[in-house]
Amino acid sequence: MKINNTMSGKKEEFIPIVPGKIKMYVCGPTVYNYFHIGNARPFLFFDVVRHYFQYLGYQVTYVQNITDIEDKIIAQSIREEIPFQAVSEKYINAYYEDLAKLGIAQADIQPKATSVVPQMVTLIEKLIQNGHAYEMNGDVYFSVESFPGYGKLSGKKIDEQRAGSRVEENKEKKHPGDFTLWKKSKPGEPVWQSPWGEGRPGWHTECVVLSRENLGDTFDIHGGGIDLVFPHHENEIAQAESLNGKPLANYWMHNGFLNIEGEKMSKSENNFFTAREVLEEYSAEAIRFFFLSKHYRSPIDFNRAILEESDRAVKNFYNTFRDINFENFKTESLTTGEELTWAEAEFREAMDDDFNTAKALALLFELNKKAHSNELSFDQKKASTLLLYKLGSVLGFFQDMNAFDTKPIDSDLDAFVQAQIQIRNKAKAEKDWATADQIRKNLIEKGIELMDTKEGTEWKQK
RNA sequence: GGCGACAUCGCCAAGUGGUAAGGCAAGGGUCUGCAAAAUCCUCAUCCCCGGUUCAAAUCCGGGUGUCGCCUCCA
Repeated sequence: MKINNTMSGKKEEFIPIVPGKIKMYVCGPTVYNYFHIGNARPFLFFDVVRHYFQYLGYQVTYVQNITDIEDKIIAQSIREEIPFQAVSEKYINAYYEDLAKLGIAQADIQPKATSVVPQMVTLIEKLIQNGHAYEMNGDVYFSVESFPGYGKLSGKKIDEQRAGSRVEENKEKKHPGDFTLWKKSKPGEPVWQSPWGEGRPGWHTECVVLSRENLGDTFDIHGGGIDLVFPHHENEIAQAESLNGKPLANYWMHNGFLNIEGEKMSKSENNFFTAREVLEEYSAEAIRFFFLSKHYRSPIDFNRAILEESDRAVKNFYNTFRDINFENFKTESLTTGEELTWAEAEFREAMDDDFNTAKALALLFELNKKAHSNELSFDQKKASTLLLYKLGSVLGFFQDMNAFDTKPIDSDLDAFVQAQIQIRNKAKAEKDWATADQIRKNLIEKGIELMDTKEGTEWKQK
């Protein structure tokens, strides 16, 4: 198993700290709004990472924080004129809802930042004692010059940056790169008590506390979006290593950004979509396919055409399940036999190579082809289908086998359509093609499509 | 100014030295009253120029282009 480690910039052989067990931490949402489709990428990808490790037999502990105190949440609470807790609560619930709709399992531990404020205060106190942090008028800053390793993750050297060019110069700071650990509160803001007066913790400290509390001083994998490399993860490392000199995590994984129509997604461009908006138009499986069809570290472009392509691609699998009547043997145990072990081996080979999901998907399509081939026996096709289902499930597909089903939901509508089908079948029997086609046409105008199969006429709503 | 990524068929995309996976779209055949689905077949020499090598999309150098980070950001 090889993983591209941002720390070294290379693919490294993955060796867990404790054999058979994996501890991973991924930066979670700041709950001031519904999360957008770009946020969904790490959520979805690291969920696949977790499931793949579990498939390999590892026991995984997955921690993801929830940032429930932060400038944007406060701004939102002022805007909506409600307490900040009400804002965070609302969007935490929305977060869980959207994850579920996307077919993403929750992390094993999902602590809130506000649950560990005293621990953050303690950590900051230690950093002050160690000479790594200093207090100025109620604010506390981390001194980047006190930590020689600062910049080792991102490859940045603090003195080569354009100090103060894009950031407002803060005269309180000893060095322009010093970052806030504790922020003095302004009137009307939520406050916590501290040795430096009333205030609130900075963002970079919560992940240090939450990861170490739940996973120990050093854990296996720390993940997040590539934009977090600097400064967030760099700052986490600075704090953690300044405490005890131990690495915070052994492997740092970062996913590439999602662009919209080639442009960076941003509010000022007004070109971002929330995950729930996208889910109104496209299936969770199509979204999953879209993300997994490209390597996680590459930037990915989001647009309608691609989502529609993804949707059509995923439908192939469901057509296979439908045509072979997968429901009838879904629960049978998989006995791939020798002829299919290569497929699973190649699947693993792809995934073992820094999670090459695009290549893994190609294997799924090869199995799909076999599952549908007219040149193979039913048993051979059945074995391919079972393996397709198994490996697809590792990638998070096929959670809802009815996702592309034709089963009607509305019984009144079904009764109506069934009646139409009856009339049409009668016309067909009498070779009255004009009437039969007219009925098909009428129904299509209502968004209903008829399909004649050997078992009779089925219908689905578009 | 510093750091980094990327450029492969109409579109998406894998491929880090041995002669271009896969998906979507398209074209043709089969099946079907029609349609849908399915099935079979067809469909690229890898941005440009040099170099290394028996051999390069893959390595090196130089261009060109696109993008990201350096500020809250997945």
